[in-house]
Amino acid sequence: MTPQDIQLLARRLDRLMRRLNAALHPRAQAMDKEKVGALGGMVLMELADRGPLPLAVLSAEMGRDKSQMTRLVQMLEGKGHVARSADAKDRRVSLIALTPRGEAFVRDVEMILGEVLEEILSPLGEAERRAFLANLGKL
Amino acid sequence: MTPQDIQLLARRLDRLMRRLNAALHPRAQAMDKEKVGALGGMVLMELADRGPLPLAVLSAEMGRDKSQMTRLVQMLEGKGHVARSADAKDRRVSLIALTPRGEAFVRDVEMILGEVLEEILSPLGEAERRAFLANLGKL
DNA sequence: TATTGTTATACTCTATAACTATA
DNA sequence: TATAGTTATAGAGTATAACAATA
Repeated sequence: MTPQDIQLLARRLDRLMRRLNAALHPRAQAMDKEKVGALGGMVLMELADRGPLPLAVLSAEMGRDKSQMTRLVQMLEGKGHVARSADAKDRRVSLIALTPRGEAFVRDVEMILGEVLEEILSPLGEAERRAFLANLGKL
Repeated sequence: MTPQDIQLLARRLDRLMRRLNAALHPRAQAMDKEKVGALGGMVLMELADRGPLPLAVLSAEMGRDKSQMTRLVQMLEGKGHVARSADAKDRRVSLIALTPRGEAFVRDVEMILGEVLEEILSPLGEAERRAFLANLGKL
């Protein structure tokens, strides 16, 4: 890895993330209506994937502080995408689950994110995409 | 691309960027001393690579608003990494150039960023790294 | 009129620390 | 004592709009 490679890698990663953000913002009418943000969308997808989870698990999985997760969940709850229920075994934890409205919304999110990723990944062939995703998984 | 693939890709990209940030912050004593931030480091590398540039070019290349670039350059100027000179041909533009101090610092930045990327990329073999960088370049 | 760069302002994302209620 | 979650607050990073100087 030469200094040029290093700079290239940093720049390309930065650009990719900014392209993703830029593509999601204006395009995602359905997401913008709801204004859940990128992290909000990821939390909803995580819940769709794994079922009800405690807040501490969510914050660990997403790599964000639990205080941030508290506010995020409150926001999602306020918009009706998520509901909480007490955990019978440990009364400190409240389980966070998708509502039917949240389930419908998360399908929109996945569809829109899918279109945007499809567009961004379009320069790569099928094999290259798989290799890219696999390499990303190892990192 | 199934919904699972989409979610995976989003999550993995998010994690990679957060790992990069997390690895840079505490580790980079030399960078932390100067507190130029990630974007500041990238601007210095860009200047090291391409020589003096107008602010408008910098803001376009880095994909950030020019008002943000104004403040960033003022900060770098205050720390002595960068100096401005008037453009003889167009008196509206002021060219931004590395100072000798900035040149020395940018080598530190590249070294530290190199170590961090080396560590993060360590799960990939040489061929995989090249493929990853190449695929990133196509996006 | 259009463009370079500046200032002022506000909004989002994030981390830290102090707190509560349970365990 | 330790853990789950909350609140308050502060700091980055970013975008928008209004502006001055030059083209």
